Amino acid sequence: MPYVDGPISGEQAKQHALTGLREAIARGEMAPAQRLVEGELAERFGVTRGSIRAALIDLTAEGLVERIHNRGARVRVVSVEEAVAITECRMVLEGLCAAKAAAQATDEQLSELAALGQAMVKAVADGEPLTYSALNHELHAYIRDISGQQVAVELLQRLNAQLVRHRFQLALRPGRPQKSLNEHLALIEAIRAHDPEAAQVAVHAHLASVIDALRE
Amino acid sequence: MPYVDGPISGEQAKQHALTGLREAIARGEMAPAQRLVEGELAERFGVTRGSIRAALIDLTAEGLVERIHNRGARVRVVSVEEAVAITECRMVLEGLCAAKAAAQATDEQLSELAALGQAMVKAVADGEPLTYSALNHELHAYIRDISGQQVAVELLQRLNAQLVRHRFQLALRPGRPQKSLNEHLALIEAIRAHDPEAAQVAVHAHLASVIDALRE
DNA sequence: GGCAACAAAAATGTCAACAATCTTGTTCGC
DNA sequence: GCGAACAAGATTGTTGACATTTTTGTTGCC
Repeated sequence: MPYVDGPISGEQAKQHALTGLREAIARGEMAPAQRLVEGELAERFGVTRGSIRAALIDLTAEGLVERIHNRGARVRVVSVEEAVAITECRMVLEGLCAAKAAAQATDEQLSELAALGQAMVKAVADGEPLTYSALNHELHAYIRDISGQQVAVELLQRLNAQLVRHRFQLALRPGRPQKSLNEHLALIEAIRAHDPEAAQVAVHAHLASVIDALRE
Repeated sequence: MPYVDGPISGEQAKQHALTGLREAIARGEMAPAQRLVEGELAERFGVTRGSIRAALIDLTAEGLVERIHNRGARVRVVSVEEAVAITECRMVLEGLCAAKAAAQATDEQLSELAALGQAMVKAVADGEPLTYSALNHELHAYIRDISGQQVAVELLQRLNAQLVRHRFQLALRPGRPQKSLNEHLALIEAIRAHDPEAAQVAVHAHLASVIDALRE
């Protein structure tokens, strides 16, 4: 009996295609505005065209993909102007999460935060911007986690997914990690001091600086 | 030639079903947790089952509907706890919009705001909570409009759609319109004074009061 | 050579039948 | 009478073929 299975399908297949596509877009494999042909993607992921189509519809709702009637799907390009608007929203939503995190973080979570902060210091000292960027992302995610504000967390995940390209571009800018590091350390300190007000201010300051950097 | 057209279909049909369903949910025609049977809805709206299915998928992404595999779609029920979390997010996002609106509103827009405020005063004086609720909604939408913050506006529309049931319940509570009115007038004044800080504070105060009311 | 009309190919959109799954009602054994 | 197994009906999920539309390539005319 030959092991030539046809394309898998069903819910599992759609999920596979969805995560695969999302990651491919995130790591920049798909150039912006590149056409996403259903047939090609179906073959590449070994699923049916229907699964790919369903995944593309989901990604459209997430704002990562743009679909035009009878003209297929493309990777959506996020202009600098829009990236700024998105970051403004992140500013207030992450401010909310940081304030909540500061109010209710446990001692265990606080020491985890401190550890993250030290790892970031080390990454900058070692001159490893990619490691730093990953830790950066992890820190923000952890703070969201602590906040327990499920609604804000979901909104932020959507918004962040749309910024992958800009985030990447920003991380490699010389001098940027050092500035960002100080802002993050201030944020960590505010949370460790259980000071919601200061945490919110720190987030605002940090993301205001990100907005400046976005605009070059 | 008989005028018995079958169910219409295509993009137009899906849009028709989508808006129809959204409005039906908004006006509470569909009880919470009620099953949404694809076949019934298809007949009701005169479209094919495929169009209904597509619309339900979209509404799921919008958070208005819940779909379980092989078990169909239901109107999603938003718990009080979740309504509070949603309102917290509204607080910061509408605060952002109000601040922007205060910074950049034109004279024409300011007088439109004043007119809205006076209409609200009249609605409360006349004891018409439904009119007031509609004006309330209109005011918030107009401020979002002035802000020009497209990203925040879209997020807020999503969030607001999920609150229809709670909003309705809140509007009919005795004494609530009077309190709400004062908060709105303060917000309008702050924007008219081109004071972003005060506008943001007014929004926060207003929605904090909404959260208190939600919790009863 | 350039352009418009046309033809071929590719890609997306749509549908109707079929398959899989869940729900409900009934029967049988205890 | 009660519960479990079973069968019938209802509902959703999936597929593959087909229709529509866009795109590409070609031809013929000026």
